[in-house]
Amino acid sequence: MKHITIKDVAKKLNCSVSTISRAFNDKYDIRKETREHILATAKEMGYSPNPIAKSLLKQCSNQIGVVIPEFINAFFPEVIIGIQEVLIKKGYQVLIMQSNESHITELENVKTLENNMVDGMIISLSLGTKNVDYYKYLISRGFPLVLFNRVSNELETSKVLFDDYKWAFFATEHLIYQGYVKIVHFSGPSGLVISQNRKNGFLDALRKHKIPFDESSIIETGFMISDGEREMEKLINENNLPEAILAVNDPTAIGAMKTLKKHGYKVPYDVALVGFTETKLAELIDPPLTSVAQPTHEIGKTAARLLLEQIESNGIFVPQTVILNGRLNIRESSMKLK
Amino acid sequence: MKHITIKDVAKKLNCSVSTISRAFNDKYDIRKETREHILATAKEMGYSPNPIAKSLLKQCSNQIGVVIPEFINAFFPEVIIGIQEVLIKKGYQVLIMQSNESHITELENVKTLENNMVDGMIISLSLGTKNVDYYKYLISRGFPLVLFNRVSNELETSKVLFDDYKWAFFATEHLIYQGYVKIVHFSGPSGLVISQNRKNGFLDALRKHKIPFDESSIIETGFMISDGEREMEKLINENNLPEAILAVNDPTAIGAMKTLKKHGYKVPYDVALVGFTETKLAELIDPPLTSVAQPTHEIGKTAARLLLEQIESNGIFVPQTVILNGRLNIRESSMKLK
DNA sequence: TTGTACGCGTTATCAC
DNA sequence: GTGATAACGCGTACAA
Repeated sequence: MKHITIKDVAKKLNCSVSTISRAFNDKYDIRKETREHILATAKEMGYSPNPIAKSLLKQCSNQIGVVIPEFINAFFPEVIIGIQEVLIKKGYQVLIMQSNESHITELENVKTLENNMVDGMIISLSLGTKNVDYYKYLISRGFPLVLFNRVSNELETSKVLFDDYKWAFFATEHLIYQGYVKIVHFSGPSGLVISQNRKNGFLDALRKHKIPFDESSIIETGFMISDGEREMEKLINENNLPEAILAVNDPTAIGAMKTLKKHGYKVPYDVALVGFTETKLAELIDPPLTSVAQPTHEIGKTAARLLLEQIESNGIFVPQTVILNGRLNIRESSMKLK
Repeated sequence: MKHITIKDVAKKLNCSVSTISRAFNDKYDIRKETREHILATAKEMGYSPNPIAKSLLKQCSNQIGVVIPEFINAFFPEVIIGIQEVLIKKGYQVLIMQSNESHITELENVKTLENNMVDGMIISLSLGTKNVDYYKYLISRGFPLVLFNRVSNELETSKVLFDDYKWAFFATEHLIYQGYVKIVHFSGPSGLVISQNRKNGFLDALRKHKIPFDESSIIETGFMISDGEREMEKLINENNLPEAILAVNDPTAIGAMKTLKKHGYKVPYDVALVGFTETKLAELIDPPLTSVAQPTHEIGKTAARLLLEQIESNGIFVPQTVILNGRLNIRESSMKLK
């Protein structure tokens, strides 16, 4: 399992390593025939320059690291497709690591990537991440970093965001316009900015339309189907069904729907549902789920572009925050049907 | 953006780099106090040994590369969770790359990972991969390699498989036992072993039960929802509806279901459906989809274990093929209801 | 046009 | 117990 190195090629061709190097880098003067001969022999021998050594020398790697919390839900994979689309064209390789919603794993991933000398990172913070000191440190050293979706207000770096407040507001208004009054929000983990924004959008919509609410109108939950199931189960047991629910994302909405169905309740007749961060599931389930669609692909592409700008800027760089637009796809689950 | 190196620490502490190295590697004689002092200062300075340099020297990296064709469908992400579970415990980092079903991207990914000196790779071949010469080359050099799901019979390396033939056979028998006779198979791309195995399972079940079939019983399609939609649309236009369809995977089954619904047909009354490689979707859609469930998590864990065995074997290693078991989850979409 | 020699950050081997 | 140095594979300034 020995790597073929530049030396092997040099030895075989009876020339110096620098000549080989020059042939590959095509920058300095070198006789055309020599070059072609070298390239041919090298190819035949299965040689290609070792990027590890190159990274060590150049202190950069043409690699970009991506760290995401999970990829069970379709959101992150779709963002990554967008990221890759932009970066691969520019000659970068994309290394993906997942933190599994753990702060510790996330930090290890970041350090691994840093040690691999990636030229920059695109990150979405894990649920467990409260402490962002290491990111502050990276930013202070000028390390190119772009955050998306799960960001921290403490970090001054480029960000790609979705206007969670606005779309939660619209989604809630949609329920209000349908005539629902007793509306509950399944909110995400309170530590996350996206959860807070969606919650505030929800509350402000209620306020605007003078819909009464109290602390029981907000039920904090997670991001998974099981979280929606659990909370719905509780509501059913307490015999305290709302008329409508705005869920923090599709999986929790779907969990709620499953549980409602299991107990014989009909969506939207007994309880109307709206999801968020639409996935393919939304239009496939029965009834089809009203949901806020995020431009996942575009989020990825934008994040990649912001990162490239920073990498190419050589230090004189002002972080930008890009807020992307979405849409509310209205389907049967939230309609007022009798 | 300058990395703090061992030299910086040595300079600060007025000692040699070897002493610092020793303090970190804790292998050679070194005074306890010296060691602790060094470690403390290093931490304070934010120094940690550069794994790139270490990789260059040791010719290995404690990193494992994973290359998958896509992660839009939930199958691959779930496998990766299993892979990580095993490898992280053993101190390996997992680098994930996706080929986007392209042979060229896949090959680039593999070479990138190889150049990063990963200690081994776990790969599922892309749709586009017909030529496996590079893998043959890697294997011939003793590079640790494990394939799963999308494998090639030409490659002599460890593999983790699912008994596609058997479960396609069972799934088809299930349809036959329900009383369906005119059964069609939406098969996967014919270049893939899994497609062939599922197709053969399907055909042999028909043969066993003396169900007539001809070339129109097999319709070659892709792996995406859109593929199922397209083929179903054709069947409807040709006014040539089968009684039941065994789809090569859930997305194609779901695509077929969508199209049937759109045209006002009822599943399973007009056409019964069975999927394969069950995803969460299966039980969420309406009607719930009968599907063959694969042990995704276990596939990942097994692949990781086989890879570790090979890495730790130091060359004297016989490739193993592990075939994992699944189950047929019978739901409404395939029942004979009147 | 080509070769020599150094440095990137480590660790291992040898002296001391 | 500690320091000097070669080596890993490469790119490049400088010498030839």
